[in-house]
Amino acid sequence: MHQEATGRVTRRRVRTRANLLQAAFAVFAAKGFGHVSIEEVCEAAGYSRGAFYSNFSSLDELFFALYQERAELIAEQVSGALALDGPDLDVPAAVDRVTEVLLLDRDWLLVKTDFLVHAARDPDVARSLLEHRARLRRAIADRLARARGHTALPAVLGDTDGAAHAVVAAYDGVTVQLLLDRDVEHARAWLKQLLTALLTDGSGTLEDTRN
Amino acid sequence: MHQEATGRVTRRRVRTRANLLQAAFAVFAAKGFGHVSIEEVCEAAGYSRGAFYSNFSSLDELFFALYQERAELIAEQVSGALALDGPDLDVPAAVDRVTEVLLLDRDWLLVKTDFLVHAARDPDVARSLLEHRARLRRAIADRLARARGHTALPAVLGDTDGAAHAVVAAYDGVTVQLLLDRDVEHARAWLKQLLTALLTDGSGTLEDTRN
DNA sequence: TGTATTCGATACAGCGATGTATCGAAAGGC
DNA sequence: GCCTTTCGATACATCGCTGTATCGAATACA
Repeated sequence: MHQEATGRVTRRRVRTRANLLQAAFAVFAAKGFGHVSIEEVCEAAGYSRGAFYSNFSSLDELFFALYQERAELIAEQVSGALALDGPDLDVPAAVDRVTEVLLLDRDWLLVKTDFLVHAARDPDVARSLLEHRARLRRAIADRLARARGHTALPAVLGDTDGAAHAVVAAYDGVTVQLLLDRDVEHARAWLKQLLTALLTDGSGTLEDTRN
Repeated sequence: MHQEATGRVTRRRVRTRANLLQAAFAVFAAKGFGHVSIEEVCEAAGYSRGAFYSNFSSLDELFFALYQERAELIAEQVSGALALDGPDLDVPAAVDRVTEVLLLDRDWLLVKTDFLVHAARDPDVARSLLEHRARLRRAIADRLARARGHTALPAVLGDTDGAAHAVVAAYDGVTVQLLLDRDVEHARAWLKQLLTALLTDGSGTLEDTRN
């Protein structure tokens, strides 16, 4: 029975938990949440079901914890990539770096999309996911605000917040394409192009990167 | 055992099949493919499992058939909306109509996303889905080509084909947001704004439609 | 209307996953 | 190093779902 009130936590407990989460990530990526049993996760991690129930009370709970953990990681990487250049610099360079981070790992996109599907049917989970997306947008909006004056944003999207919304939408859109055609390099190029189209004022032509 | 060689097909057979598909749509939308058993579908449709196995050989097969059917329907509606005005007319009006059709039914978006997740792990299914998307893009590209000269496209996206890609990406992006916040009207407005930003040359300001 | 055929309901065998209860073995405090 | 506490392996009971085989009823066709 998954302990609730935090009486003393052992080292091996945190190790076990981490191992279960890591194994779960691999299994979820491979088969998709919804086609994965508790037993499969345990087997992949090299534990028995006893270990699982000692750390989680359901697959859903594990999935949620897993998503939180990884999403936090990505968010930090993105923030890092955004903050990388000085107090203010050109948008295109930031776009390049962020694009690199966001489309790094197909497995993460798979799990992330599974989580989206999950959240779409559970308002509580959805709320949590929306908050995470809001944090990401804020980081982007702040970054865009810093760059204002250096590169002018097209007025059609409204303020920097609108532009951040558009960036996330573009990311989601390209993710879908990548999940289907599995061409990471192409997806990156296409995302860059899309972001450039959205964030710059229609000047400067780009090479064609489509199929 | 699901009959393969087409020996005489009865009327009630097609009725049964249609009922199963319709019930499956509702059940999939509510619980998500992956959390649905064959029995649940049968119960929802008012049939026994015998009927199911007489018409399909697996849940996957039913899901595929279901997606094909509905996707075809949507594709026709979109084509219709695109073709509606004369030989050539303004893009914004077409954007309005298409937006209306694409974000009509949350249930469909749910099932569609489930299918995406499914396709992302099965290359054969993915191929089929990519083809469907390609057909849709072609319809959009054709429409944009017809409007050329009336409304100039921004050069950043390349030709009309590139613009069509962008339209689909925007659609996918907005879909994600809609799945989470369940605000259809807002999603429609936001999609319109996004498409306008992508397809027009940065002139004309729009009202703010974000949260 | 009679008859051959198709369709779908029912019954059955069996598997795999779930959750719990129990107990031996690590881990940490002293 | 001892003793208490926590952790995780094992065993068990159970349930739901799957797929098949069989048979009566509905349907097509003459």
